[in-house]
Amino acid sequence: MPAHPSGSPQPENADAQGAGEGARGGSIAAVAQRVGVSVATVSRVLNGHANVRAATRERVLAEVEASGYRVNELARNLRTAESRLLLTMVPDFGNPFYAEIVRGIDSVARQHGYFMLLCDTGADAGRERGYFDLLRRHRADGAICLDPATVQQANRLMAAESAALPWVACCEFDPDVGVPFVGIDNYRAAHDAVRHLIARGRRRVALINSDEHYLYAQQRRDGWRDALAEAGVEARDVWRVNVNCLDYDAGAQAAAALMHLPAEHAPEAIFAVSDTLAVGVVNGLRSVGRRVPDDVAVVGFDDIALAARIDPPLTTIAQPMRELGETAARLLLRRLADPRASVPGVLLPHRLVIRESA
Amino acid sequence: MPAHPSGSPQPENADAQGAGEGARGGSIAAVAQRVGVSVATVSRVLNGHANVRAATRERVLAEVEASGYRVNELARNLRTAESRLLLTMVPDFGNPFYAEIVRGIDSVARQHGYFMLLCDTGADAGRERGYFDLLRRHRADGAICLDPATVQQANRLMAAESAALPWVACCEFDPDVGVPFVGIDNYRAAHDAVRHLIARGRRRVALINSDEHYLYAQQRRDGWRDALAEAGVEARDVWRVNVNCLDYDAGAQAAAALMHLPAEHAPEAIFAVSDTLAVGVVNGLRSVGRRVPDDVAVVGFDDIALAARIDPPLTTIAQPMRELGETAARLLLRRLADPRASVPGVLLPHRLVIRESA
DNA sequence: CTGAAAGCGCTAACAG
DNA sequence: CTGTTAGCGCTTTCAG
Repeated sequence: MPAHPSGSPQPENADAQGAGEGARGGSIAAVAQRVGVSVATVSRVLNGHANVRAATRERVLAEVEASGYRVNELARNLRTAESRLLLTMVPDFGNPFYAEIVRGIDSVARQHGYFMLLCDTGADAGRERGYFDLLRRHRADGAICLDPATVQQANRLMAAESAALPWVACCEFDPDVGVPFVGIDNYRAAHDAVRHLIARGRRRVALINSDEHYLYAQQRRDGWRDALAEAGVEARDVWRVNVNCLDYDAGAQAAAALMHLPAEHAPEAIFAVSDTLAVGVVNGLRSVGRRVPDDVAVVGFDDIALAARIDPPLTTIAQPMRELGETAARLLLRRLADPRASVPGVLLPHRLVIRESA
Repeated sequence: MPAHPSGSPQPENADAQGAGEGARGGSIAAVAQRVGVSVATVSRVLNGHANVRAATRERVLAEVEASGYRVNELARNLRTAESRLLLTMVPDFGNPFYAEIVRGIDSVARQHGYFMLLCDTGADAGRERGYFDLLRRHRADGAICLDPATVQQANRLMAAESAALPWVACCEFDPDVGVPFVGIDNYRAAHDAVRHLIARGRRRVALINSDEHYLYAQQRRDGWRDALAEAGVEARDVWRVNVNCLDYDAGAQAAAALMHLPAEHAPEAIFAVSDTLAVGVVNGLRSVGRRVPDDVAVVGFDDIALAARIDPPLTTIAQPMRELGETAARLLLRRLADPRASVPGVLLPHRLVIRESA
């Protein structure tokens, strides 16, 4: 890891572009000249290579310190052919679930000398291919994709090439396409949630799911369906509502809609595939006069910070968000370190957190 | 703006590093050779320069398309001496307030061909100087700082140099140091909040403020104090509590503490300087048996999405978060476009949003 | 309208 | 231990 000179506050004497000679400004050559050594030596000192005499090293360091010289990473990057940037694609970083994952990514990236390029794919959808082009154009060394839509696009549009690009899928993934991934066992998680509801005596369990175009949504639906079936309950279509957006309002609306079913079919419980949704569900239920959990039990998904703080505190499936991000970053880094190492897919454990809403 | 070839899915024939000749792989030279023109011509086509014969342009474009060539931005960046990256420093991007501002930044940055380097300063505090070094090392062309601690450090440590670096302050700022900024009038905003409480008949108004080391916190405190004074109420010290962290728990704790005051001094209202805090306050109040707003009125700050959705819906001071971010990015971009243009400080309007908590 | 050539600032062989 | 040198791949004068 390169030395990190802490510099003093003198302003650099650099002007606009350093268009002049090549000797004066802030270049490594200028430093070398002033110290009376070669650029190679300065470079070696800067990069912490061992083969420099202590005295020489000191002189270089002193000049660097005095002049406030900073390496130009643009040049270094071209030379070493790496940007030291990791691209993170997220559908919506206002969502606390993704925010926490992104934190995990950022933290391991930084530890390894990488910075994070953040792209909110929701900001301009349909640019899926464009994001991966950032890799091809060397703007980033690798990518982590948290956006299910983009993951699917990538798998579809680039079947052959996709697995060759240095990226990993996080949360949404297809084990069959050869792209490294990290996520949870969505089927089991949903199964666990519904089984808990059943254990609590609820049988008519509704599912508020996201777009079942996504694999994770399909898996959660299947978990829900099968858990119900194992209790001898048929998973009715009217109990299943799909939303395009996982926010509070969508949850409130969906809950209200569900409550319009004739009394004998009305759900006794609702399983929402995201906590933000579930919070909306709880509110929506309250606004149509239903009590939680007395009238309708609610289970969420993710275990964001807010989940424990709403009234009533939300029972939910916890995902290890931070670890999801950290693992994704580590997988990617491993792949960058050795492009032909086979990087595995990893499933992290989820956990049913029982609070008061169910 | 460079042309954006939409490419076809053929995998590139590139191998590891392109370590070979210089003619074959994915370089602009390779494309030039295959088409039978010079690299200059290819470059001109790629960058949309007008002075290329249509027929030549077509041939180049066809080859680019066929070969899946992508420009190497590492090289481009060195040559043009710009990274086309904007650094955003945020204390905590899990906080929905910052998340929304960051969205604003991202959106205008993208529109202008820049990407965003995101640094969560909370992740490793004390590195303030290091962040600005990213500018000196040409890792980013400019920076936007949303972190009050970092803004102050920068103003202090780099008094002379600071104003020379291409950065802008957002939300926390000191008009006197010559760094462009965007924010709101915190004094007036706090004043408005407290005046509203007074108009509602509350006189003992508590303030839950963040660290008054920050300018914005000082301004809000002054607004609170003066609004109280104008109503003939002395702003008592026991009504003022400072927290280090603006999250739910801090709010709940502070509220509980405030409710331990002897009945004749107990606040009839609480003004919390952030909605996340205010949500905690409402919960904390409820948990010690106080009703909102009947026993204690609550006003928050920011107007994050959650504010309207809690029970009771939160009265708050709305900040134009999105615009704050967009404006910050625009100011920065203007400064980059013309380094010696004098970029102004701008104050955006806030707004009192009256809901049910006060 | 097109080509040749000069670097951007740095790292990494390769020679001493 | 240190210096010389050759590019990384691109943009951009400067000449035709």
